[in-house]
Amino acid sequence: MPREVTLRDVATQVGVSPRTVSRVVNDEGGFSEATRQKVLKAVEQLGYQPNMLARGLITRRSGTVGLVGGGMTDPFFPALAEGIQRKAREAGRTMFFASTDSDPARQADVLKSLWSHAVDGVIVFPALDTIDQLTGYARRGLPVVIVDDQAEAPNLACVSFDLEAGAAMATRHLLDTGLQRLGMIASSLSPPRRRNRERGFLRAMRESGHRASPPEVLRMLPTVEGGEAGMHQLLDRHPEIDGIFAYNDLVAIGAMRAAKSQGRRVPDDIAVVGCDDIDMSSLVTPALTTIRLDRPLLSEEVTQALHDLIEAPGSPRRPVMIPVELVIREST
Amino acid sequence: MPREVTLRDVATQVGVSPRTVSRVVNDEGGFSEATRQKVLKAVEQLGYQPNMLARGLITRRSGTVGLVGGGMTDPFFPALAEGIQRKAREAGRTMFFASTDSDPARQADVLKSLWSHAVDGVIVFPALDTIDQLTGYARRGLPVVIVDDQAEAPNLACVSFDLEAGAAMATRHLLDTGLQRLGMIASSLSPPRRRNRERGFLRAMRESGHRASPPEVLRMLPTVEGGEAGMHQLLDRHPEIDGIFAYNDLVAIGAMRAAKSQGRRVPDDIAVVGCDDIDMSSLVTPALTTIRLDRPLLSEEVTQALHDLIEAPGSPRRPVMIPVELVIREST
DNA sequence: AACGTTGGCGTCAACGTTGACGTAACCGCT
DNA sequence: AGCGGTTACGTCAACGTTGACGCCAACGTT
Repeated sequence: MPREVTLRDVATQVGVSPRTVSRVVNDEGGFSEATRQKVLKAVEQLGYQPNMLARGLITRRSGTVGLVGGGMTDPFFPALAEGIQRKAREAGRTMFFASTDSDPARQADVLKSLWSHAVDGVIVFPALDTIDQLTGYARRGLPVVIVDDQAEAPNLACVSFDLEAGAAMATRHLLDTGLQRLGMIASSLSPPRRRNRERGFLRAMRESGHRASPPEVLRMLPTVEGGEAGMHQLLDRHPEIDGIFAYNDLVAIGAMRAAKSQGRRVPDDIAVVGCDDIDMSSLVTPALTTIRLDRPLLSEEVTQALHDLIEAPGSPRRPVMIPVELVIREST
Repeated sequence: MPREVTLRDVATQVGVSPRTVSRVVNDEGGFSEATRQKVLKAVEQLGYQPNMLARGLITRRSGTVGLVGGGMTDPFFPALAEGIQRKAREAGRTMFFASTDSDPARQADVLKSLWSHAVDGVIVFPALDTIDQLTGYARRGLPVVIVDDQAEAPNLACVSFDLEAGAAMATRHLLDTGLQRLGMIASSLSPPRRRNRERGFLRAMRESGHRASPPEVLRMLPTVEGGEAGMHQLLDRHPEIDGIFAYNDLVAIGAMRAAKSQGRRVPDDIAVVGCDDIDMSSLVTPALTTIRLDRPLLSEEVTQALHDLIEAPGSPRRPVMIPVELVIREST
């Protein structure tokens, strides 16, 4: 098995010191054009690749970032992961990926492991109530970008979608079509602080002068199955419900299935609005009305924020809030 | 910013040498129970985490593996990525993720970068014709597991789904329902050697005694849009076609959309079979008949193969072929 | 009592790279 | 000629860890 090619190999081949090769490779300056040529030729010829472990050990920059999320089962996340990975690579960083299954303990493990690997920073879709965990790492010097939650700490930035506004928009849209009795299927994985979809929904209901019995909010797992179960429960308890705002598109799709299985037509008997605008949403029948989240923009903002934190540690970053948009299709 | 806690810090706190702390942390033996207790206590107290860069530099094991795939746009891949990541973590390894956009040049970049980061091995869903690239790395000493392609080299293993058999099964199923004129929408991203779905389709057609004009095989991008375009083309050229085998479920879903938009009912006027059994497939209407791929099993086999290659470099690994299964739903 | 063996630990060097610093050669200037 | 500055290198140590080896005390054996 051929040993790895090192600076020394290149150096002896060219007839200079390793330090000089290092200078050329990193383009530090302090070498003549002639040696530059020779070194680069030898680098090419021997197939030299810098060893990031050694480099990272001394520069304290490993050239890696971690992406920590709940999992890949919701198609919303992979699409984001891809965008973030692309941006990271453009910035010369390689991405670790780790999923937590939305379990705080696993998230702790994952962060420990990433810290061990000396990542330059992490992007986290936090599991349940783990803000303290994350601010802890940030205080220990790890740049952390939190998606869809708020916190203050050095080395920490937050980027969120404005889902409270989005939820309010969706709710107003439902009310505008003349519906009277709305319900919401929310997520059991969101801690109170992060229930901005619920807040938006309830706010819009209040503002619309809704004064019947308080609107029904159910919390289920944010999956198709959760949506199905939620819809069944909702229809059992309140058969008069004529509109649903779902936590995300998976839940909405599940809800539509449940409605159909009970013989209720969407949108004639009951309207459904989702959230996320995953690819599937335009393909199901009826096509789902939903809140579109600008994923490329989030990728951009998140990597930018992380980059800034890495380059200027501790500098304050104001939280970023990304506006969202309602896409009206056939389910309302 | 607090400096990282090192072996030395633990050592001085306990009053032993760093080497002893290292022995305890790695459970090498050669220490008394008393020191073990003291060391572990100090480790806990100081929050010591081994520095994988330093460790990897000397042991030549970084504790990382790379996952290289085309991208996250096909939901088939994320589901796999998650499984593989989970298995890798269970084996104590952290996963780098990198997507190639099915572009050989990008794949080359990505591999270079992973090599630089001293990954212990890589799992690759190869882009187009990149087997030589991959065997090159394998020969240089990098354990490589290739998914869905075949090659022979030291440090290289292959794991595939038996899609030729799957495609034949699907085709026979279509023929068994009495259909006469079948077409296939294949992928333009598969090099000839990897066109096993096409081979299975054509073989089943031949074996069935099909003797009309040769069945139509179109190659499109393996996306919903590709499937739509493919179906339109196929119906334009051969309006008599009554059954389609699609490269994957996305293509199949696109094909169904196109059929509907032309006023053809699925499955009454035209039947469609997909491949992969992504989550979406059971949710669209009509629910898609498709070839189910056992993703957990693939994750298992792939990580196992990589693990073996890492532990016993150069040892020969026979290629693994995973059987597949036809799931009959409503689209046929 | 002399001897080998073992357990428990320390010492030293090395992994591949870069930061800090040194130095010789050469330039232009007085 | 002497001086200061610059250019193009080289030297050395360090990052945090582990492999190789060495040492000493305690123990059992002859």
